[in-house]
Amino acid sequence: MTPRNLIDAFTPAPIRKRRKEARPSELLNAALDLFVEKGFSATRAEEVATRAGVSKGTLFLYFQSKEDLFKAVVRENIVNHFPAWEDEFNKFEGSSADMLRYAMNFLWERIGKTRASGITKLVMSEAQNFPEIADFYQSEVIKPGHAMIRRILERGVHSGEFRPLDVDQAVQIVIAPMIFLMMWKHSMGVCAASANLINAEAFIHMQLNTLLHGISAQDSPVTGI
Amino acid sequence: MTPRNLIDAFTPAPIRKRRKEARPSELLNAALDLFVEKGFSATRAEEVATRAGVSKGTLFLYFQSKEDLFKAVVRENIVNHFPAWEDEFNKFEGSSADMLRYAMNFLWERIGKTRASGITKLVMSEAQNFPEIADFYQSEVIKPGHAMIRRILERGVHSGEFRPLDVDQAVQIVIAPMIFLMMWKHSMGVCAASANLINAEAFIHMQLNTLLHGISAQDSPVTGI
Amino acid sequence: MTPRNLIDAFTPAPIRKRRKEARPSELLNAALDLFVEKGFSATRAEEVATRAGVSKGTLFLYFQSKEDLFKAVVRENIVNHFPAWEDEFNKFEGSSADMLRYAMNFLWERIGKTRASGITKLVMSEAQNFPEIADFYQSEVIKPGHAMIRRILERGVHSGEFRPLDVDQAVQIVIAPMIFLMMWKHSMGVCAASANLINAEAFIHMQLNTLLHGISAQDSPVTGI
Amino acid sequence: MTPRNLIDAFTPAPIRKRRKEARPSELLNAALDLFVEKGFSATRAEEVATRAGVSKGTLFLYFQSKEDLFKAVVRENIVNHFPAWEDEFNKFEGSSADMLRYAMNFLWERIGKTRASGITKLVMSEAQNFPEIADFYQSEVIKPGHAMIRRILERGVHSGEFRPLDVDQAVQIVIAPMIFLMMWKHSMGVCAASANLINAEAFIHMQLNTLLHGISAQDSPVTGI
DNA sequence: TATGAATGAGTCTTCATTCAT
DNA sequence: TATGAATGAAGACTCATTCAT
Repeated sequence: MTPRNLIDAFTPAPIRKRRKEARPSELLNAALDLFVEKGFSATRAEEVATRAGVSKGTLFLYFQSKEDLFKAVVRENIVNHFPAWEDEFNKFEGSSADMLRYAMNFLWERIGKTRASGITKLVMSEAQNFPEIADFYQSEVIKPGHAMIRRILERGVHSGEFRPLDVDQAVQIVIAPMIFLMMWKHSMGVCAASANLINAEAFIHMQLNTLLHGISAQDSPVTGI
Repeated sequence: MTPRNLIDAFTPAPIRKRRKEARPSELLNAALDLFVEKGFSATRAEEVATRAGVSKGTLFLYFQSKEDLFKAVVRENIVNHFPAWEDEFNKFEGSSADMLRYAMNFLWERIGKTRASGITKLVMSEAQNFPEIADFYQSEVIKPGHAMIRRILERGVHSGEFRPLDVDQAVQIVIAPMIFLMMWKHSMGVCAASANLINAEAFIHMQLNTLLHGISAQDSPVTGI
Repeated sequence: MTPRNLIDAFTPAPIRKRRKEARPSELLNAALDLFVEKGFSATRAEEVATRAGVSKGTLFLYFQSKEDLFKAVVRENIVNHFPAWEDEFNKFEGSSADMLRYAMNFLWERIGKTRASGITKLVMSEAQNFPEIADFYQSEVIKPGHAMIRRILERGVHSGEFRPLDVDQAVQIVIAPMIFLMMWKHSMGVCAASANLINAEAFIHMQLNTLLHGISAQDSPVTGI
Repeated sequence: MTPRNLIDAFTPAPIRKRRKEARPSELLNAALDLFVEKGFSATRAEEVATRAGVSKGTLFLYFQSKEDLFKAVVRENIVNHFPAWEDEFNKFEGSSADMLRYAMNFLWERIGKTRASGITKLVMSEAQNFPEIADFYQSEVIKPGHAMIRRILERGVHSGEFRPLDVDQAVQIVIAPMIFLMMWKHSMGVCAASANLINAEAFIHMQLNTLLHGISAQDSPVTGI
């Protein structure tokens, strides 16, 4: 994968080979869509293959089983994005309040709004049937996510911008609505009756204001509630 | 099924008959457990029957299909509780802040902590495959729930206890964490790694404090954050 | 199975029940035929079911898997017959030479000539893929069979009818042709070109004569070779 | 395939070509091992290719199908050896009894003990599914084998060394144990429980002694039984 | 009403075979 | 000639659902 990519720019691999390398991600792509849309059980292996433009058999050339595919979907989508996100994140400069705003908007723009949010829905829906995946999600997503938010809050407390607070609890207050929104988007959010019930951006905005108002050291008159 | 519930309150069936009519509720009971635990697809009809102490055939005597059973499970559990809750609720007297506290604690005690919270997990997990159920949930649970919270908030704004605010948005802020906690409890919360990550009561407490601090008319120094 | 059988004579079970009890043996029966005829892999599960007059699904109601069916076929056919054979056997009175003749004819009549011989072919053909079955066959058939023949030979040596001999070796000489004939019957014996090549009875007869001539204490002029 | 063999003896191909033509024999080699070990169905084409050090595709370059490969394996292994054996055989000088001993030891040394014995196991196991192969084996192996033994016996009868006997029957008595041993070696013989049950050499020795004792014109005191 | 034996459509998975490179 | 990615027919096995008792 590594040497190939460098060479590719100049000497495109023979089509067959290129396909071979593209297959897994094409399949993971199709699988993500379908798993998120219908759940693990209700998604047929052949459907995934067809959507990826290959035959049933090809799927099993790249993944040992449907469960294997499921796990790969989760891992792939999580592992791929996280490091890049964190890098981008650490560059931020400004007040801790702004940083928190930035973080939450960022999470929503990069995860919530994109297909990646489907992973959260998927994992939470199937956690009981795939404890291994749930644990993986816990350690690879939840934990780093918490750490990220935690750092911001501690930064604010340190600088005197935020009043002293139970940081772990506060982290939950920040993360929970994000997870909620992702779940909602891929479940109730799809149904006609609930379609426009929640405006994610506004929801995040208000949640943030409420929180910042609550934790700011000076009772700054945060409006917008 | 709905008419039965209303009638039951007044005319208890003779013991023999009640036994027979108890059968569906034993099945619904077993089904709720299993659907929540493993999801719709992964739950086998026979398992439900066995847990309810009847044979596979009997299940299909009372429910036309597994989907039918699923729908009944959701309807039954939702329809059963809500009216009683609302009644109990309207009796409350006191400040609107206390009322909100009471409401949220009540929701967690009566739904979140109990098996009923499984319904929320179930509905959100399967919403895509059962839009009909999602719509039903929306109109029978989400909407009345929102209305309930909305009334409290409006009461507070009216009385001058709360500052003027976008009530619809604020309702979301109150409801979302409840839904989040219910989902979590039945998904990630089951996994070893995430088991003790979230303390529901503390989480609700802090969320409430933050919110009340944000919306209270006087900048009362709500502590505990 | 045991109490039922006794009762059956007087109160035939309802047809459904009776079928239920008949199923396994009907399936084992069909499976024996097909496994012997085509081997394990080449036999399709549905074929077995169809021949037994039931549907595919029913087969798996009684046997967990095709392998399980295979094992049951072997066990059933071996375990069923052996004790009866041995009982019948121990009644024999007469010279040891006659007893050996009797034994070999008996084995051929009761096993070789019947479908039971197919088991031997089956086990030897599939032994590598089912070591467990091979071991089972070894301990349940080969070993008791050897013991049976051994007793006859020892009886003859004891009585002075046979000259002293390496009994273990002699047992092989008696058993091997039986096994060979059973194998042959179900393999080469089926092919046109080999159909009449071997006359089992004559073969056994000659083998016996040769052996008895060789081991008899007096050089009795055994003819017929 | 057959003409090649004849030609090969005289005109060794140039080294390059030989390499290429060796490919099929490497495949046949690998296939023999695997077919003998696991049977026809349980052997995967890819496995054969891999063991032969080529790709799956290459296998089908040389053999139209898996069945084709199977047939070639049998033909090749049978056709290859027999003529050489017969040549070597006709050179023998000595008594007919010694010749028979020589023949049987020879068969065991050259076939029984070697991988070639696997062919017998293979053919007998799969005879029903490949009648064509069974017929082929019958005419190319069994028949010539019989003829070979027959000639020895007739020689002995002619010379007065053996008493007059039903030669066809006697041939069976000679051949059957050989076939039995080959089967056994590749089936039950592989299982732990049966591993050391049969000592082939001793078995052949005793069988021979018994037979020779039975057919010798003078009641020569053949010992060793 | 209750049972549980029977069904067969539906799904995952394998593997011989093809074919573009 | 050699490769190995791709195919899809075939087969084991599951499970919701039916129905005779």
